[in-house]
Amino acid sequence: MKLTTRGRYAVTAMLDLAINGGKRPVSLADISGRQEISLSYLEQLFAKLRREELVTSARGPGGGYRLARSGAEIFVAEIIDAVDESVDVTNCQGQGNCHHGETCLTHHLWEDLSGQIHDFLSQISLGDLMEGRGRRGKTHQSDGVLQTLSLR
Amino acid sequence: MKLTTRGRYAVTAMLDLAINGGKRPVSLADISGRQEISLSYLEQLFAKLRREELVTSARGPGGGYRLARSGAEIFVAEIIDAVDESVDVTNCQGQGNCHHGETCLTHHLWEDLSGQIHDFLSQISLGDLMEGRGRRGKTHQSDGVLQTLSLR
DNA sequence: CTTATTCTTGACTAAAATAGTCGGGAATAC
DNA sequence: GTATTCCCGACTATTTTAGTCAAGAATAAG
Repeated sequence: MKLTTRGRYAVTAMLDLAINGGKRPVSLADISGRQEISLSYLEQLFAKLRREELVTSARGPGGGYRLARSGAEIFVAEIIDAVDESVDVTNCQGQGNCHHGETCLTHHLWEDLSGQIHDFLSQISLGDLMEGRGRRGKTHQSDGVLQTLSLR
Repeated sequence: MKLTTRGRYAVTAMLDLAINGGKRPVSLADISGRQEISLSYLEQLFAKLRREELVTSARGPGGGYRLARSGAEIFVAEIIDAVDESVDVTNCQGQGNCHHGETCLTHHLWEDLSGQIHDFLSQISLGDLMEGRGRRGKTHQSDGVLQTLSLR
């Protein structure tokens, strides 16, 4: 898992789709106008989102994209994974090039952190974002390191 | 806060320093050899680490770097902040260019996530990493989203 | 059937960030 | 003195990110 601005763009665009997509599909031109993201760049992102079956498309006039599932069933982590195709290879993955174990220590630190972030974002759906809630359910785990996400 | 490979390099190097630095300072050439990070790149990183007072330096033969404090008092978040100088400007920070509120929703999502990651890494010290523990103290918050970090 | 709309695809370019290089210094232990 | 090591700035290469362009295919609507 990788967190870049590309992931941000994708989530923003998907959220726009969730909000503005009712009966009719939403064209990328519309999203581009509202969110000020270049149309061609959106095309690249949506090609990936479609391959991962997060959206469906309809060509022709009045066409555009729809969420493949309801907003409540699409999670932020899925969107980011779809566009960021993280390879995330660290030097010492199974190889013997970590001389004293230090490299492996940090390798696993990042690997684990990355997993934790992934878990976290796997709990936030587009529906949650629309409703202004950060996390769904479980609002009383207040003493964990990650508390309820507040959206201001 | 930004998570890049540069931060990984810095943490790895600092951990090397924590492990191999006893009475004598550790030269960058040594770290470079052990961790396979280019010497000149290490120099750049340590210039920043020194400015942030995470390490102290000694010139001349037998010189090198030492941790400025004990490993138990240096946290991963500090190291990453020192080398990554995150600016992290999103388009809609106070500006009125978010038309329907969507942009701001995601903006705060990232801002908050970033803060949570920061908090998390603020609890992990070099000492913890040396001892193979991911988190210090508090090992029984097992049902939070971020559980005890396991280092394999 | 024609046309405008919209997705689909691939190749290409530009800008930024990351990683690494180089060369010349200054301090200092031996 | 001299070798070692930090110190510093500028420079280069590579990769990633962001954005452009052009051609084409599907299709709704007139």
